[in-house]
Amino acid sequence: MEFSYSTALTHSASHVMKMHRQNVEFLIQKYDVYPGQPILLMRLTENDGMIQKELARRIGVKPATLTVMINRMAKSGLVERRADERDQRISRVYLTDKGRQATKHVKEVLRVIEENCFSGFSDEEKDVLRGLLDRMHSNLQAFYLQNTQPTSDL
Amino acid sequence: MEFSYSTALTHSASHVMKMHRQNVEFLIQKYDVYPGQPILLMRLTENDGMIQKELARRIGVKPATLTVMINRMAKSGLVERRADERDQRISRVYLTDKGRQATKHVKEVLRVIEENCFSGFSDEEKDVLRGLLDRMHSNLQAFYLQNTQPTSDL
DNA sequence: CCCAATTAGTTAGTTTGCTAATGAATAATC
DNA sequence: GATTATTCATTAGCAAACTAACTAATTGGG
Repeated sequence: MEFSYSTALTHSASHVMKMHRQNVEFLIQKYDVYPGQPILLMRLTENDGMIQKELARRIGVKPATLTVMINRMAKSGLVERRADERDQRISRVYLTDKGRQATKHVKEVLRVIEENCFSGFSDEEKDVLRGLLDRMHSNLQAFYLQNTQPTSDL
Repeated sequence: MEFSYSTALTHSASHVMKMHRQNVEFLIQKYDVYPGQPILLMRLTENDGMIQKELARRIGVKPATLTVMINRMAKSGLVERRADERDQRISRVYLTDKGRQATKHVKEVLRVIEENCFSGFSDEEKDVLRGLLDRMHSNLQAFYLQNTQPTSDL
């Protein structure tokens, strides 16, 4: 009963998500959108004008990473930065018209990929999958905290 | 019935895998192993002395990417390159003693994370998950081929 | 009120992924 | 057998993620 990474479920899952990423990448490139940007565009559509720190938190990325992403997207005209009136440390990020256009396309791409990914899946199967994923996430998060935050010993 | 990425299953799955990566990263750093290297180490353990092209294919990475990874791992002493005798274009990659040591630790880390990730899962649930993941992968691969390889129109 | 602490964002340097272009060695063809 | 084509690997340049160290602005305490 030796552990072999080749047969590990997380390995299969990585593989699936890599394939997913490749699909996204291939289908968005024609809209001048890069692989890391779709999620950011989606968040901005839901909530335009967020401050960078909050935006970074929501897309699950460090502020330093976001700075660089925003620089690139500002250069290519998808978003723009505007300083906050009352607090000059803060800069808020807004979609441009071009950004809103691109977002529509990207959203459609994501929808189509999702549809194809789960083609042949029943609603019950999707519910089961969601449940399993949630449990995996809880388990992994608990394990992470347990490792990083030393036990506040009894 | 609008599509929203926040509620998409693939979004949840990305999230789970990101958490998984964070766990791996945190637990291997003490062995001087970087995030991309575990899978490479595992493959080399199974099959030492592969040529770079084949190794790249197996870990799902482009040859150019592998070149850079091997450079770093050779520098840190985990692997070594040896030229093939009969074909001077080819270079084969071997684990060093240090590499074998590191691999043992990494394998244990991956095993423990896997164990924790699926703690509370029954064997049936794991089987179900594997089945769902396989179907997702087939679907995504088919969709990718369909998009990239233009239909050899009837 | 002024200096210290906190907070937001940026910059620099690293790893990992990619593509495209190049170099070197082998295989195939005329 | 010399030239062409193919194959393996590398290099260069870009995107995306990180950490650590920094700057600049605001807030708080003495």
